[in-house]
Amino acid sequence: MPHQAAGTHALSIGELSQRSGVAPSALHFYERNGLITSERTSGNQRRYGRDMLRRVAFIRVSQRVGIPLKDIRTALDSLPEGRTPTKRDWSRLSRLSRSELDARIEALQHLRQDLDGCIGCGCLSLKACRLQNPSDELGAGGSGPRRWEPAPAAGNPRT
Amino acid sequence: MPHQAAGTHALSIGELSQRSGVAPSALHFYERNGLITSERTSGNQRRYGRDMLRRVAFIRVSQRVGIPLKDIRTALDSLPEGRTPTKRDWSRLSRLSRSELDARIEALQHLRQDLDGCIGCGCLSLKACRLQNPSDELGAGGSGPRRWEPAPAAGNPRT
DNA sequence: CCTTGACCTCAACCTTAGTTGAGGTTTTAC
DNA sequence: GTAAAACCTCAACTAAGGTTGAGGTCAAGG
Repeated sequence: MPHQAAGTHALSIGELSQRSGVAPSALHFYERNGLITSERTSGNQRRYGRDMLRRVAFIRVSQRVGIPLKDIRTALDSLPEGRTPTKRDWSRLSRLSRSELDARIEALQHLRQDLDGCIGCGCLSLKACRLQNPSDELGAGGSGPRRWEPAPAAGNPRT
Repeated sequence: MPHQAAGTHALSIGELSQRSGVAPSALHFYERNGLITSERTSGNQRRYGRDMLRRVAFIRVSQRVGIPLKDIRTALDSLPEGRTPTKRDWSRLSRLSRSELDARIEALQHLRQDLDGCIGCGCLSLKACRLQNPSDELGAGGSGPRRWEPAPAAGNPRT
């Protein structure tokens, strides 16, 4: 590692990996999927601008909230291309992310209320239990089954 | 469908599917994985006891909270085998599920606080931002990357 | 009886979010 | 100047949570 003024040079993938805590293979993956970008050295090695640290941080945080990568990508695509994003850019993005978070918390709280009801009535039965046919959405929620809640469009259910 | 006293006969897979809102293929899957069980008719068709409705309901609710199926299975394994579970059995299970839920809500609230801090300071940077090195756990949480937080054991990281 | 819809099994496929390994090149350090 | 560590690409694999389809059987109504 070239010892420099520390804080100015572009990052190799190993450095970005160490500082972000994300495995190099995952960074490759993010790059393949357009979540991060890099320049290349004359020898074809990746060099990341320091703003990528923030980008990866944002990805991490968003994932923690349960947002799928393609949605995170969409969000990141709203950052300016060409110039390094400013504080304002990031702040806007974070605010968006925060409302996702708010929505998820609210959804979970609803869910808990419903569960309380179920325990209260001792049921957890299908009829009369809102948990079974929830009106609220858990948003982009988690890794559950693909089509539990949406009950397709109209017409013939479950062909 | 044989019209009976409605509420007494065992359920075919189609009936269970309709009443629970879970696709037959998913019910097969749950059965293969020991989450639900069935008897068979002389002609090898599945017949589900009515308590399976409740079981499937429990699975659905738990998944909505983000618990992976194998953990749900473990929870269900604590139900009595042989006899139909009583209200008390279910109530206990629901209470367990509720504390999972509480934990997740709390974790998300922490996360939101941190994000507020980040917006406040305009950073979302790596150093000094707890979101990057969170001390709280999201539990069984979501579909994120496999090994972000745990930073394996000791010794050589990322071999 | 016989047709039609519901059901059976088994194998293959899908998506998300990566990891692992082979085979080869670049950088860095001594 | 050379050896080791880091990096490159590409393909194949993993895991969860299912879906889809082929090929065949069961059951209920007319």
